[in-house]
Amino acid sequence: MVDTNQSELDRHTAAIHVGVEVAVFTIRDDALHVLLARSGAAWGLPSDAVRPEEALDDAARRALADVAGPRQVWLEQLFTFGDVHRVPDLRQISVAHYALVSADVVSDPTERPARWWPVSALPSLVLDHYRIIDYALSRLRNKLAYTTVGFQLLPQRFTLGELQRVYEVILGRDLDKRNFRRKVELLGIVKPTREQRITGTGRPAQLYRFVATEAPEALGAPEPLATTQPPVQLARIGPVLRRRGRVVSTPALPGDGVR
Amino acid sequence: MVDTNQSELDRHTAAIHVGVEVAVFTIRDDALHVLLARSGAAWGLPSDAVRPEEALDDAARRALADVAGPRQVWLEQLFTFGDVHRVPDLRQISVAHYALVSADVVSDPTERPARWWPVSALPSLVLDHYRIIDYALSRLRNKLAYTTVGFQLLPQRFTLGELQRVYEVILGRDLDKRNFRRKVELLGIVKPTREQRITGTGRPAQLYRFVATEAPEALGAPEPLATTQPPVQLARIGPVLRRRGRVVSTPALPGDGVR
DNA sequence: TGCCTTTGTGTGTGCGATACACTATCCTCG
DNA sequence: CGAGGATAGTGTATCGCACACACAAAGGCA
Repeated sequence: MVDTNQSELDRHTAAIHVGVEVAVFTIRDDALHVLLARSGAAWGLPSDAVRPEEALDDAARRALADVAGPRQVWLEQLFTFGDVHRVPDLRQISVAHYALVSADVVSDPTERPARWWPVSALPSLVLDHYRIIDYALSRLRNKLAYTTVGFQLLPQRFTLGELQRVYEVILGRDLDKRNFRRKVELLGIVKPTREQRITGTGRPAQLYRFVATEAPEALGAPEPLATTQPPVQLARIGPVLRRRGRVVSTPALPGDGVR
Repeated sequence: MVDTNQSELDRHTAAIHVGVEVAVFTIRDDALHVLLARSGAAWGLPSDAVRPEEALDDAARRALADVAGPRQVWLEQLFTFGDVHRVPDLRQISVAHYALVSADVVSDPTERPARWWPVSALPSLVLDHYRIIDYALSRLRNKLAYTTVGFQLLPQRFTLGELQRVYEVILGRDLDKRNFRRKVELLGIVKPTREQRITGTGRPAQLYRFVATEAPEALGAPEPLATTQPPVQLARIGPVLRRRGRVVSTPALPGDGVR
């Protein structure tokens, strides 16, 4: 495939390295956590170079192989950074992603020195990784309102209380139980199973499973180009139910303020 | 380009070409138009290779140099395509953008055989360019609701009628005049100038100019990573005013349906 | 001066988001 | 085995915003 324009193309692009970075989220102990890998003195998002015969999202999934299988994460492209001087002394382009994993399928990171950090208390991060996490969080919070991405953070069967906690943890505020349940009910996106119970204390809770609903009309935002399709799109859960509740999260940054 | 003795990074990335593609929109004759360049038998979005010492959005602006200066377009990154087989026989990564230009600053395309096409009647397009346009349009329609991007398609001074027409043309439906004006008024995003008039017929219209408002609370969606910052973000114009009106646009595709 | 064209203006209705408190059911421990 | 603690589960009233809708005002032109 030697094409006559080859040399010209090479001259323009051969020196550009392409990589991926991924902000993976999961929920642990009622708090949103993100996976970070040690990178010198600081910490950084899982990242990797894109291989010649590999799609971008495959590269992103590969960067997460440490904690979850490729089919166990929900992945979406965020933004591509192409600033000339982002990485000193190297012309690099980096495609940032974010991902969601249910806590019940993650394995503890083994290969590299990596660990889960609560987004409300992050360590020092390399490059602009704080900004990426921040951006991923806004995106996630927004999507929570008009899609069903939230279910990606739950196991197959879950209680409405757990579902509500997902929303609260991500949005950083308490939601009203009755309003939340009514809304979920009305959307018809969950279906009760026969099973009950779970926790050792208190009244047993009904277990539900997620059920894909046909988009109730041209609601919500189109999403033709997600790297992976969310199992369902277009079911509006938000504009959400407010309440004075505690003001939590919104990642507090360690060093100084980006943004 | 088989070079076995490269460093690891090079081996992984040296063969990947990086380019940009841009869907530029403007409004002509009360219809939304997109710029297309001839590409063989079909048409395609303006595109170009990214140069070694050039940021992505600079490359995108360069691809538009034909019709507008770099400072005259509002530009935002859309999505990065990294499919292995998107372009036959070439491993290429392409960063798609969309852009808005006010009709009063565009010059007619000269360099290449290119022209403006109404999005409601596009010709045959190469690759997945139809899909990119479609995606750009959804993004634009969404952003119209919670930002003030719409003003990018208008000159410095404009009438409320013109502003409304921008919204109608993009959303593809008629809006109610009174509701629209009340909303705009209430948002405080325009300010009347002393001037009036414009058209030769009918009652003269007040001329307004756009005025940046402080974000009225944590409304709307955060947008920390736009390639270019929109002059203002965070002023909600939509959830918009419906009306039975004609069902226009939503780009009708010539060949067969993508999506 | 009359007609055409475009600008500009106010009110009523309905739905959805929000606020809010008590009963039911299980477990555990004395 | 009864009491207390913990969590699950349930219904109503208010309010603001989106939407529908029609006529007067001001200029140009024949």
